[in-house]
Amino acid sequence: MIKITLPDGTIKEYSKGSTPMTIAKTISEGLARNVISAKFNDTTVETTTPLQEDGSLVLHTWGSTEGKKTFWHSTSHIVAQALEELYPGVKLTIGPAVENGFYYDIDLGEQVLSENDFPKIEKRAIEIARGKHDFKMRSVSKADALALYKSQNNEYKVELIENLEDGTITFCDHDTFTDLCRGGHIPNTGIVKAIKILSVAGAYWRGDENKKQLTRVYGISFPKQKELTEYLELLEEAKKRDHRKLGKELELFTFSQKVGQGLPLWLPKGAALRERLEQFLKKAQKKAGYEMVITPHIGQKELYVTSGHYEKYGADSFQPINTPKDGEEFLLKPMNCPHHCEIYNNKPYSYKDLPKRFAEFGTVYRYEQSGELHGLTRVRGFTQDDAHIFCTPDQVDQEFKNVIDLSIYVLQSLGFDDFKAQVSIRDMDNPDKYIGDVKNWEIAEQAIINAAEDKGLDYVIKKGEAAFYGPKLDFMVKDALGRNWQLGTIQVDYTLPERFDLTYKGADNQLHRPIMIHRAPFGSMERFIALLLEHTGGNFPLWLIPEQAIVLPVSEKHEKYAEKVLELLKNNEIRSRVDSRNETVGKKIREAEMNKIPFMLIVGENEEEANTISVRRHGGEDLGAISINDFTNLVNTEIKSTLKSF
RNA sequence: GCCGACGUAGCUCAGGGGUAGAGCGUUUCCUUGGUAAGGAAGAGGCCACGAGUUCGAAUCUCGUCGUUGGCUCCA
Repeated sequence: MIKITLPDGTIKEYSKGSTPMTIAKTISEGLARNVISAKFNDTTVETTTPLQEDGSLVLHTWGSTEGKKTFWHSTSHIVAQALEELYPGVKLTIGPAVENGFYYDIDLGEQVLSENDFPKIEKRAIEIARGKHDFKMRSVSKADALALYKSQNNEYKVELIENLEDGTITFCDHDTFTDLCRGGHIPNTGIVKAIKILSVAGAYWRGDENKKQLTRVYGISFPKQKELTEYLELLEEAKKRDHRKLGKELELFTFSQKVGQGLPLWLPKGAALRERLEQFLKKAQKKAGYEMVITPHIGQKELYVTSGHYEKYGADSFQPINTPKDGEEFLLKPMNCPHHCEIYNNKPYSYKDLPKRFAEFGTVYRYEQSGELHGLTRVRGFTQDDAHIFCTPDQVDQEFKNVIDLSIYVLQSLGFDDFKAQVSIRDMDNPDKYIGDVKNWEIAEQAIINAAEDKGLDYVIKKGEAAFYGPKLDFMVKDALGRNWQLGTIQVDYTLPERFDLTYKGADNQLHRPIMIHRAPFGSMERFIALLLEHTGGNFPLWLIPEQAIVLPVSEKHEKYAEKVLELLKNNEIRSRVDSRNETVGKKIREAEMNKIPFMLIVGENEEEANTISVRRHGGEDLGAISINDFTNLVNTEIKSTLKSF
């Protein structure tokens, strides 16, 4: 007998060789029907794996993340079988589950896969699923495994197997299909009722752009057809919140081929919104002791050679600007920090002067790869809400924590409650990627982790994601389609002060190196506004939205009164205009609704007589006829309640 | 940069070897309207750009540019 500990803490005895499935049956028939994967002593096992020893068992159904992952990974086997049948001679590689679905990477040889091929792949895959084939794991010796894939000329699987220990190699079979796989499958293919191929893309083998590009087939699957339909509807809804679509509809920004790829043009409404965001942060930063500075858009190439940016990114950047005078070279600035270092160098500092906090909305230019450009989230010219804090070693902790507070204040003021923090540290296996003293890296990494802990941030540590000059703490937010983007960032840097020979005089009358903290709570104005658009669906907070109210005269007869109302609104700094077009009120309301204007102020005979306005909120709520004074108070109260000061 | 898809009026899109269509928007006129589309008429396109095939190309082929889903990259 073996003792099995269940998640609720109960320990039950089962005969040796019981499987998760048979154990599930003893708990309840319903559970047995729904269990699709299992973890034994924290290792993923099949539901049919005989358990030989005491241990803890967790059973997963579709309702759990683990269950979904197993379900999707299993579907990748089914899709791989379909691909293998439909495209003879393809070489299989890997097929993991991802956050929403799964993918399978295959080498198609000369063959090309496009969207037109999806239906036939889906059709064959679902046929296979309906065959209710059991997923069966079996152990294979390293020699046999290698022999199989060598006979198929599958160099990918051979490479994978060569990195595995003999005795740990398993294959998974279902129907006529066999695949090298470490396991974790649903009991049989029949549980998969709906399969959708979502997209096809190139993906480098092992994520290395120097290796061969494979064809990656993305898909998703569900235990019920209805769930697939709902998922696809969700995707459609998400597309409506795409910032590129909303930015166009709300006339916030545009791009022009004549200006250039990835160079956003801010339209009046977008520029006004951005200006307001900047004012909001400037106010908070003033309280937090920052001083604004202004630096030019270009700098001598030498400046970036000194900072190390040129060596690291020079070849892939906008190339140097030459001047009529020989030998002079300037770079469009890709970073503000070197300029700020020189501002620091303008005069000597005592330890009593520190920290110095220099802030600037600095526009930088980076030659991002063309395939990377994406709306406003990845552009070639953008404005950072940048600042550099120069402080003594014993001020770093406090300064870092203060910046975390400011970043959280910014995110929460704009309704981002679901951000994640990411601590990016070095990849020790790749020391060439970084500059600076190892000891300082250790201090800086630890300081960031301590600060994240101290502030109770929900954070993950990512190895190899650090900047080349130092570790960082980033605030990550998801877009409408679930893609992660870095917004705010805080970085500790011991290197640039060294390179720019920054000093301050300590209490000991000796010169010391300050430590630099790079930080940007928004990150880039462009990306931040893009994410804000997707989060709010264009319904920005009242204090930020370009147009707060629109006055809608019922007919031309009431235009004069409408103008009078508008003037009063403007006197009260409420951003508004009159829709005096020769249209019906219904039409004007419809358009104001579509333009997401928070308040529609209808004025006609009744209002003119009583000196009021009839207020309709975006969405349809009728606030009735009130005085302009009451309306102004309403707007101001609402703004005060949503916009707390730092 | 790489792989796949796409590019038709200001916007959203249909069409497709014989010289261009709808809805919305815009303009003019009629209408003077009460909480999500009042009516009529008109203007508006070198069908991204460049080559090629063809009697003829917006349509087919190739290339370029741009957009897009991924990969790689992200100071």
